Amino acid sequence: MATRKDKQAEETEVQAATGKAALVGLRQVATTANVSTATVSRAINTPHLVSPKLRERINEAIDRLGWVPDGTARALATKRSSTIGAVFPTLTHGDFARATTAMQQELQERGYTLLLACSDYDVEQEFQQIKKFIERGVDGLVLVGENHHPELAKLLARRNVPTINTFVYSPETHGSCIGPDNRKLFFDMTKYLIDMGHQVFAVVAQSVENNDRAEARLQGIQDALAEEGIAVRPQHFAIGQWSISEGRHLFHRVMTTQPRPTAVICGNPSLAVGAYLESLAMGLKVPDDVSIVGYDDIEVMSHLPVSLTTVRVQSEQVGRNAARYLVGRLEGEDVEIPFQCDTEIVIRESSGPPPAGQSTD
Amino acid sequence: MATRKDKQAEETEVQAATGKAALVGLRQVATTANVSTATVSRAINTPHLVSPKLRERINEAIDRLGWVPDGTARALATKRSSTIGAVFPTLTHGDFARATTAMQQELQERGYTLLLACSDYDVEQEFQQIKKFIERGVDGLVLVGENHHPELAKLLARRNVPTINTFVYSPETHGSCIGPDNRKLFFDMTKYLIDMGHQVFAVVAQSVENNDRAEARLQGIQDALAEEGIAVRPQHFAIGQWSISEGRHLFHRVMTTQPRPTAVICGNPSLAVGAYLESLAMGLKVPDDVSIVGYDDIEVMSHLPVSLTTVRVQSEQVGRNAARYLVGRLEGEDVEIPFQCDTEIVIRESSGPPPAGQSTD
DNA sequence: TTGTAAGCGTTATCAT
DNA sequence: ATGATAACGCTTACAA
Repeated sequence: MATRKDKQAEETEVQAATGKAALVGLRQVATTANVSTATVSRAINTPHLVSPKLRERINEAIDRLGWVPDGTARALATKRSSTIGAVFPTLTHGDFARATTAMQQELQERGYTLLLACSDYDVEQEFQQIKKFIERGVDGLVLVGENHHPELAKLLARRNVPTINTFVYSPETHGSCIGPDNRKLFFDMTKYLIDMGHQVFAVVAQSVENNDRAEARLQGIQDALAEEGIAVRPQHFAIGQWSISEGRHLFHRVMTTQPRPTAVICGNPSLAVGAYLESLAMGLKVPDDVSIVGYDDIEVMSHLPVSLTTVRVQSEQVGRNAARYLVGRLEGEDVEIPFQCDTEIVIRESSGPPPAGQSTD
Repeated sequence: MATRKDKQAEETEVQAATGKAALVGLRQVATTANVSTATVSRAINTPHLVSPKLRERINEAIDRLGWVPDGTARALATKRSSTIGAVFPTLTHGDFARATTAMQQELQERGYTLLLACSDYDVEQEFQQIKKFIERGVDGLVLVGENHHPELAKLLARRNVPTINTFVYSPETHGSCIGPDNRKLFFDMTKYLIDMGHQVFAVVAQSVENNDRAEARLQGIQDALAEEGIAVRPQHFAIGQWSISEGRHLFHRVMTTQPRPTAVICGNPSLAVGAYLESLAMGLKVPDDVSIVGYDDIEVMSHLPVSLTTVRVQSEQVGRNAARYLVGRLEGEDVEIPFQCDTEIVIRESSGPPPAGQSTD
């Protein structure tokens, strides 16, 4: 007791001397409540180990002093930061934004905080951001896709940071992933179009550079077509940016070639909307002249004059379960993984049989 | 020197005993490079204070051991976390997503990391999230709007956390804000419609609950109208959610009242797109039968069959400058504040003079 | 149930 | 230019 009082007196003197109001810390709370620092720590971390009497006194002191515990000190002492880092390619695409929101919410409910960075589809940048996150002491990592920096695996292993790859599902190649089976999704979509009689397909998609999801989707299309002995002709294969204007541009391009495609498969929602809007501008009838299908069900798709057939991916589910998995692992629960998220091909008005006379070749 | 070697030996023994490979720390690097911990610290933080010779040796050791500095320890020692917290209402609205992306990028360039949370337009939740961030030791805070928890100011003052309110500009009431002048924006937009002869206005907007930006925009409309002695009739005032389907719904409602509005002002891009799409469904001609204007220039607006007049806000600028301001303050530079971001009324095809015979009353 | 005191991995103040 | 060492604010054996 004497020691504690002396310490406090000393501190007060120092404050007076420096004129600098030392921020209240756990120590101040302890002195005020007349207990040891250990007891205060217990009172907030394991309350059941502290007598109600003291707990009361301590809480009073905390309120009075307005103490906010120092997370960095706690992290240093416990070697746990209760922090999860996520590196996404961008936030301006609806699926990632939705996943991030859901993830953050789930993390928060479990007492974790989200660190966020955007790699802009750049592996090198992603690696730097991950390194930074590890420096910051994140307890886990959420990434997108499976193509990362060659050094990454080593780094993660050395620091033993649990990681989950999102928006992919390929259990045969990797362990912890969660998302749709991109290849299968587009395989099925293509199959659906084939079954309606389409033979001449065009693909309007974004660059697959550093984007294994987009690549897998392309593969799905090709695989389905290959089963029928068809292939996308070079002039029907249009790769560009992620934007509506690009969608218009590329759609226009593929639709002014010979033979004219009867089905246009778009790799993302902006391209699909762009394609449809261009069809309007070109005076084409959808789906009578041409079928258009997309990826990711953004709201506008179902409200256009001709609603768009597309693939719906439960991005919220991806984000939420990524968080759940990581936190679960950290807390010692065992969570099922890999996890394939719900997907659905939403058939709307923009897809139908090919124009008569072109359904066979 | 003897001391150092002893310590290392001791540690090695412990490792062998526990079988637990202690993670390499600055101390290991020091021993390996045969220098003191202080020198290692200097070598990475203030390299110019260390002789090239030692610097070299130290870097070698770092590489060999694959040392990653511990940010939490550093934060504890320096009382700076190089971390900024941002609490946004949501990420699924384009403007916030864009701002977040730009902010994160700017922070990263300055060596800071972003903590992110979404309050879902809930003041209480926002407050809890901010508290959490302060516990985590953020050096600064980015918030949206000016309406926060009553306790917030006190908390921020006590912990002395620099904060900036974004997406608002009202220097007369508060200090650090950055964004558009929401009231003026809609004042001007309304003025523009008035000048074309419109007299019967409808408003389709989202709820203003916990959203001072939306409220200010509404105020702008009313102020402009008041100057002409007009007011929005109750049946022309439609408040709802943020979605395209809601926009359709509300547009339909206001357009089936008497007198029929000649101009519909929408409070956000989804509502505007919904309104336009519903006008198509209703067989209304835009802008001949009715003018539609919106807020925030999302890409689809310029590509619809009738392109939409709207307000463009440089959200990236908001995010980027919020980061700049905070970091600047922390680094002792002085940054101009408040900052009004660039805005522009983008006049497209969806707005024009009112139908003949209705331009005067 | 409560207290004592030794860390946690850095930085920063002194000396040298 | 470099080294010894005391913080930083908390947690957690170990004691009592």
